[in-house]
Amino acid sequence: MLISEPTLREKLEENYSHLFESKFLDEIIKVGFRSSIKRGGLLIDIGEEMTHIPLILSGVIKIIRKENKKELVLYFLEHGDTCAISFANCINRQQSIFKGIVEEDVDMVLLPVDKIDKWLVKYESFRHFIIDSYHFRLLEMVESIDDLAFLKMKERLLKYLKNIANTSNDLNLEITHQEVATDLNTSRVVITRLLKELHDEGKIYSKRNKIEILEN
DNA sequence: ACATTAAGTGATT
DNA sequence: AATCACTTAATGT
Repeated sequence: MLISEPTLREKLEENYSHLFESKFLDEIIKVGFRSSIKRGGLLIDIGEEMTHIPLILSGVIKIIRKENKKELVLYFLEHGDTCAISFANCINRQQSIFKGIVEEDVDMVLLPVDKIDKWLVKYESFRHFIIDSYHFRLLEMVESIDDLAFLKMKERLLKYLKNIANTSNDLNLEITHQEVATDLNTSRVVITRLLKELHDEGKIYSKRNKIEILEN
């Protein structure tokens, strides 16, 4: 996709103009690569090195922690977000500690590492953006830990489902019990039973490959 | 019609 | 809440 495509500036302005001055947007457009990944695609895997920092224009990315075959979903990234962890990874040439899977077709601009250092000094807005991103991700991470420690699986499940519904702006989720189980690092049987309970309580409606959120 | 994949369930730990 | 073992239902070829 060409960087000069007219929609790029519009999309950038739509998501980042309240953060970045137009002079900075010009630079982003000049050196950034427009890129897109389809649902199911891999943005980054654990152990890989990142060479670019993504600014997400649309779509959703699922951030996962993985430890010997077991997985746990930590949070989702959407338009206006960036992968905060990638900054440190880029600057220090460190390997990613997360896996990023595309949950909904992603459209993004990739910023090359070598520009990042200069921009951090040159643009206060960018500096603040990075620090804010880090802060927000830290809060999300703490929330994940809290959920893990203090919530029962049924509560975690409902929260997880609502979270997806929110980020994707759709109360109808196309997802299997197995996928949910994998994301929450539990077994399919457990999810099936809890979904049935939530269904009977009128909080959701579920059938094969489909879960609808009925309450907010 | 048959095979495959998704979901439901009782019993046990 | 996890695991096993099995059944039933939905879907693809």
